[in-house]
Parts: sequence; C-alpha cells; structure tokens
Amino acid sequence: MLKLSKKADYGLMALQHIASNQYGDVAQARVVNTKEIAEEYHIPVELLAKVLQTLSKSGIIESHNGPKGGYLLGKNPREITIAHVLESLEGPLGIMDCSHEKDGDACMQREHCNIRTPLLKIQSSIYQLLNNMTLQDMMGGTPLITIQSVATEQQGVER
Amino acid sequence: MLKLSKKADYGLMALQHIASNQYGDVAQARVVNTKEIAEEYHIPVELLAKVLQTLSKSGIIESHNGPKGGYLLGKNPREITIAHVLESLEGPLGIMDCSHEKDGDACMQREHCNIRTPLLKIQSSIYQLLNNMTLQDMMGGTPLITIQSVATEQQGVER
DNA sequence: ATGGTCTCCGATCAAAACAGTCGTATAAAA
DNA sequence: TTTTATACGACTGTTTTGATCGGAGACCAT
Repeated sequence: MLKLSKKADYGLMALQHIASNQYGDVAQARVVNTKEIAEEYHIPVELLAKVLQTLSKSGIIESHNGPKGGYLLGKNPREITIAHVLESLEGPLGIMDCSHEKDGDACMQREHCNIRTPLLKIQSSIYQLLNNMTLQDMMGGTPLITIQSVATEQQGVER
Repeated sequence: MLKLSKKADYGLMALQHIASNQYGDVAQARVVNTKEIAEEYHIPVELLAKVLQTLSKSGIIESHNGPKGGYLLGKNPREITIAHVLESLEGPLGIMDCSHEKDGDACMQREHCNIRTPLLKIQSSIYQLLNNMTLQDMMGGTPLITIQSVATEQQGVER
C-alpha cells in the first residue's frame, strides 16, 4: 500500500545523481545527460527522459539543449523538497478522493462521511514529513530528518 | 499521489460505523450487517462485503452468520490501529518495491540504488504515524493524534 | 425437524491507471 | 552543415483496481 510510482523512484534517483555531480566531491559543476543516468541505474531511457522533462517544467532542474547538454539542478539541494518532487511527478498529495475537491463535488459519501476529518489529519502529517525532507538530506551520509524535527518544525522552529 | 484504495476507504467507514453502534450512545451492542452499511454510505454492497470478509479474516471484526447476523468488532477500538486495517486490506506498507524484499531479488537498480535508505526512513515514519492512530481516535469528537504525540511516542512515552 | 430466508464467502469479469515504447521535431555546439 | 542532445506527442501492452455474479452455509420461525 501507498507505493510510489516508478516515475517517482526514477525521478528521485536521477535527482540524487545530478546533485552529486553538481555539489559532490568534484568541485566543478558537471552537466549530466539522460542517457548517462539511465545506464547507471538500468532504467529505460525514454521513460526517464519524460520524468526529467516534467521536473524541468517544475523548475526543479533546468535543461541544456544540444551537444554537451543535459540537466542541472534548478535550485540548491536544500530548497528541493521531496514533497515538491513527488507532487511534480505524481500530482498533488491526496490519500483520498475528496482531499482537494470543492463543495458540491461528486463524492456520494460526502454528507455521511465519517472518516474525512481524521484522514485529512493523517494526510497533513505525511505532507509535513515529505515537505521537511530535502534533496540535501538524501545525499551523502547526512543524517536524515527525524520525527522530532518534524514536530519542532510544526511549532515554527527553523531548521 | 499516495492515494488510498476504495477498499481502504470503505473499510474505514464501515469500521467507524460498526464501532459507533457497538460502543456509541446506545449502550446495547448492536450487530450491523453489510446491507445496512452499504445503504448508509452509498457504496456497492458486494464490494463492501468483500472488504468486511477480509477484515474478518484479520480478526479486526468478527462475523455472525444467519438472519439477524452481521458484524461486530473483534477487539477494543483502542487496539485497532489504522496501520493494521490498511495492511489487512491493501497489503504491507511499502512505498517502494524493494521495501520488504530479501537480498538477491529482482531489483535491477538495487546495487546502485542511492535512495533506498532515505526512503525507508520516510516509510518508517509513516508507519509510526498510522500505527499510533486507532479506531478510537477516529470516533466521536475525540481529539486526534498529533505530530507531537507521535514524536513523544517514538521516545517511548505512553499515550 | 425442516423449510425458507438471510447472511457470508469464493471465483469471475470489466474498466482504468500505469509502465514502457516509438517516431519526429527542435535546438545548440562543433 | 553535420552531429548530438533534449522536447514532445501518440501509441501499446500490462498490471492493478473496482465492481459483479452465483453458490454455500447458518440461523430462525413454523
């Protein structure tokens, strides 16, 4: 349950790879292309291309056309949240159909629905979790976000 | 993204309904059948039946056959976690394919995978969230679990 | 005791979402 | 101008999901 799509998997892998080449040991920023990533992680080139195009449209990465072209991060890894990446590739977070619908929608159960409120609470918690973890946190041996830090974040404490 | 299946939605609604009739205002425990729930929330009878059967197998509810039959909760609402309900209906929680696989599995990216560890961390956090919220929390006006309480829970504090 | 009714139960079918593929167009560097 | 890269759209096969059907078993009234 709650499985991420392949697009999301591939997207995150690619971002981690791009970030490593741009901010990693090698001081020089290096443009990396689709084919290189696809071969490194054994994923279909065309599908990865589509994923990268989507990320590019969202401003998460920027594309450079032509020979020696490829992709670079569009922002600092600290500013790229997992939530933004996933929403870009899979659409807005919504654990149920009526998460983002307006009043008078097509949900037959709406008026008698007894689980909407608590589920929205869960959804909000998951979103906070994903929104407080960045690409930076996924790189290197950097310690990941903990539940505690999510809690403090909710209280308005800066990271 | 991360949308729950209809089965999960229906299951949670039904459980809330059963619990309300068993532990609600009416002191007398009342057996409620599939048809009644289906009509109340406008969901297909047969599909709901299947969902309830699954929940019954998991011991979350218990079935009573024959006329005047139906379902009752198998445990106290405090002991029925959302995680257990969802896993019963949708299979084990796994935000990626390789969440529960053994070594030497079919994941082509496994050896070069750079996102497995952080994603497992996220998965673990989500699981804690779902495992610390019970059917009791979903009933009535009872305050729901908060992020803070999840954090304290992780530190071993009793609810 | 037995028939009838009501329920749970297992197998089956159709629709939708997803992963992956193909071909072509466009843009930049050599 | 040729090469090499991304950008874009349409298409196909597969998996998952949602929904449906017919049957088997249990209870209650007669």
